[in-house]
Amino acid sequence: MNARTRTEERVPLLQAHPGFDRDERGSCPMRDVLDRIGDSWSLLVVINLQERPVRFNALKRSIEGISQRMLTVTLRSLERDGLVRRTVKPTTPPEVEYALTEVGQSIAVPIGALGLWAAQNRDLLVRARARFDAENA
Amino acid sequence: MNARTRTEERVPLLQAHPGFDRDERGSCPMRDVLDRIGDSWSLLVVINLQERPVRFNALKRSIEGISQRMLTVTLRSLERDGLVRRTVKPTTPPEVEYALTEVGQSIAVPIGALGLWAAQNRDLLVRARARFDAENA
DNA sequence: CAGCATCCCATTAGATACTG
DNA sequence: CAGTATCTAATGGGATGCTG
Repeated sequence: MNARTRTEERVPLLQAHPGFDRDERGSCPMRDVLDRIGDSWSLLVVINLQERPVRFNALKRSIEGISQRMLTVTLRSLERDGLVRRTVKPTTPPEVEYALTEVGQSIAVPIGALGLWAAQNRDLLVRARARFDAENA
Repeated sequence: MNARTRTEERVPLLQAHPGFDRDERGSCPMRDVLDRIGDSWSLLVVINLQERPVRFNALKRSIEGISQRMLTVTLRSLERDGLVRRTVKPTTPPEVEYALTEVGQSIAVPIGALGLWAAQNRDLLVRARARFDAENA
């Protein structure tokens, strides 16, 4: 989301890995996709939508620490990329529901795998970090 | 990497998902790990180290667009978390090799899955984005 | 409820110059 | 080669106030 600026004039790429090579159009898919979902909140939003559609404020509550602004921005970005669908029921007060699209569901799989890894290995990282900081005192 | 500030005083969490819940220590593993490897460059660095150890400048060349500074910072952060090991051969000129640790290799798996998804679905995102922009003209 | 608009400061990261 | 140090432009993102 942030790297748009860079990306436009930098021709980013990543080489020598099957699937990560510079492609026909001359840019790296990984870099390209990372620019979209590689920010602080996108992954968490996707995970929170994985099981069922969620309304705006419910989503905001389940992702503690996210501001209204960032949730709006993130959702808009995901919608733009076709990962999330926004549905408005014209009631009063309005009821807006966000759901993963088909594509959104499919990216939720690898993201979920990463999340699982996070849950299982966090302690390792915490300890490694503590040791590193101790050694470099 | 950036969200350290937030994390310290925000008690971030994510609820109602197996593996992503607030844990015993009261914070969300996903958020926690994302703060470490969720930046623009970490994932790309990990992928580039997946197959073999790589030296500093070689790494810099394979990740087009990364600045020397950001490569240094990213590598230091990964090393701190125990995902990357730095080996210096005291020759002249110095020869510094970066390699994934055991833990680094293990995170490379889900990251690779995400990368593969990126490679396979980028076109979809590009088209979705174009359509969205067209509709909101 | 579900946003949008604005202000504004902290952080990020590129550019540049220097070193063992 | 493999960095470090410094400066600065740009960005991200919180806070706040307003709306249909």
